[in-house]
Amino acid sequence: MTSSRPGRTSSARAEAAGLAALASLVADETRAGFLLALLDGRAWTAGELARHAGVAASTASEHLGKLVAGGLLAEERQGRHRYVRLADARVAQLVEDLAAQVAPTAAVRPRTLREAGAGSAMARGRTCYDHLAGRLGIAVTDALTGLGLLRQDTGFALTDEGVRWFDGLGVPLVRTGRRPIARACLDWTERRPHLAGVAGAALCRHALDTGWCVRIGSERAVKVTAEGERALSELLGIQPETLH
Amino acid sequence: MTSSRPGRTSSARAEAAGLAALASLVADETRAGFLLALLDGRAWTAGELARHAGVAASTASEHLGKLVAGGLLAEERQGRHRYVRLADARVAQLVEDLAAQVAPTAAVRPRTLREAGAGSAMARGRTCYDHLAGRLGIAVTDALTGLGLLRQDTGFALTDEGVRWFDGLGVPLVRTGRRPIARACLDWTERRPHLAGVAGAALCRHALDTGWCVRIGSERAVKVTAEGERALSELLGIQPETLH
DNA sequence: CTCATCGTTCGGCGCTCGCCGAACTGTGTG
DNA sequence: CACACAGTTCGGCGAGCGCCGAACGATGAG
Repeated sequence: MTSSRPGRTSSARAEAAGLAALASLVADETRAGFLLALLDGRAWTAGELARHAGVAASTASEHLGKLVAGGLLAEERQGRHRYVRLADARVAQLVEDLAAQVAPTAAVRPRTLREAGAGSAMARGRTCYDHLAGRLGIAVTDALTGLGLLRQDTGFALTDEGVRWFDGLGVPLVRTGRRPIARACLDWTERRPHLAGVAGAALCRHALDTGWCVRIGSERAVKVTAEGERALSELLGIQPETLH
Repeated sequence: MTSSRPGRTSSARAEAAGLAALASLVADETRAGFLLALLDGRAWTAGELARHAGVAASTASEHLGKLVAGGLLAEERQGRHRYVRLADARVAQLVEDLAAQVAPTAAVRPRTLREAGAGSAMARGRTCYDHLAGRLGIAVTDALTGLGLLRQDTGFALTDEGVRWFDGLGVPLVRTGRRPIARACLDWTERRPHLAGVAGAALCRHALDTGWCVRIGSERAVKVTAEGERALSELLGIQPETLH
C-alpha cells in the first residue's frame, strides 16, 4: 500500500510516516481522553477508562491495544484486570505539551456550576502525571525562585542551595536515566512554567506522602490540607491565600 | 454531530476533543512531511511543499489551509506566491519533540548510498527550526558545559559566565515573550540534549551569519566551514575531528 | 495583450477507521 | 459447580477524509 512517491528521499518519507503514525494515536477523541485521564499518574483499568470515555468495553479494548502497541502506554495484567498507565515521564510530558498548546484556543467557559467547581479545583491545584501544577504548582515554583533555590532567568535549573534544600527536606534527588533534575513545564491555566523533572516529581510525592495535599475526585485535582498550608508557609513563605 | 456521552464532564470532553483535533493535523503523512520540512526554519511556497511531498497542488493547498487554520503555520502572501512557515518556536518545539519520540523506533537503516550520504550529513549537523542540532549541536553544548558556561547537572541554564560569553561574542541575549534563554532539546540521532531557546537561536544565527556553517541541500542539513572549525576550536576548544 | 505559472475550489472516488453488539475466554465468588 | 464479571475478538455499518483532475481566478513576464 506504500505508494512510491517522487520528491523526497525515502528516509524523509519514513520519518513523516512515523510522525503521522504517532500523532494518529492521539488524533482520536476517545484515545485523547484516555491519555488525559492517565495524566494523573495512576494506573486505570480498561473498564474504568471505557466508562470514563462513554464507549463500549470492546471499543476501549481496541484503543488500548493501539496505545500500548504504539508505546504510549504500559500495561500490567492482574487477574482479570488490565491495568494501564502512561509508559513513562517522557510520554506524559508530550501529552502535557500538546494539551498546553490546545488550551489557549479552548479558553475555558464552564457551563454548569458543577463544572465550574471542578474547573476551579483543577485550576487551584492538580498534578501533571507526577508533579504539581495549577496555582499550587506555580506558587511553589515562584517561592523556590524567590528564595534563590531555583534559577529561571538564564534557563531553568536548581541552584546549589536548591539541591541542599531538597536534601534537608529528606528527599535526596537522584538522577535516573536521562530525566533532568529540573525542567520547566508550561501550565495551561496559568500560562507560566512550573517545576517538573526529578525535583518536581520528588516534591509532589513528598507532598502526597506527608499529607500536605490529597487527591480529590477521580482525576488530577488535588487539595492542600491545613497541615500543608502550614508547611508551605513555614518552608517557602507561601501565603495560604495565594492558593485559594 | 457531537453525541452527548455520559461519564465525563463536558469540560474534560472538550479538552480531549481539542487535543485530538491538534493531533489530527499532524496525523497525516503528507502534513507531517510538511511540518518536518519546515523545521529548517525557512518559509516554503505551497508549490515547493507539494513537489517535496509528491502530491498534487490542489491537495497541498487543502492541507496548508488546515494547518494554518489550526495555528501550526503562519502564512504570508507575496504576489502569486503563498509563503508558509511554522507559526512560532513553540510549534517547532512540539514537532521536534514528537519527531524525537518517533526516532528510537525508526532506527535508521539507509538504503542507497545517496541517502546514506544525506543521512550522515544530517547526523553531522543540522538545524532544529532555529538552533543547531546533530553532532555539531551536541559538540557545542558539551563544550559550553565543559567550560562552565552552561549548567546541566541541576537543570539546564546558562551560568553568569555563560551570559558574559554571549555578550563577548557580540550576541546579546534579550528575552522575548515567554521563550526561555536556555532550554534543552533532545537530539533524535544522538539521543542527548542540545542547546535551544533564545541562546540556541542566537548562536545558530551568528554561526550562519559569520559563515561558520552553511546550509547544504534544500533541507535542514548544515556544514561547518574551515573558518567555522577554526572559530569553534579557538572559542570553545572543539576538536575539528569531533565534527566529522 | 497573450501566455505561462501559482494557487484555489469543486465533484467524485475509494479507503480507513471508530463504533457497536454478540459471542467467547478467562478469572474470581458463593 | 454455577454464576457474575472483566476483557477480547469478530462482523458489519456508516462517516470522515485524503486523493486527484478539471475548471477557474490572479499575478507576473514577454
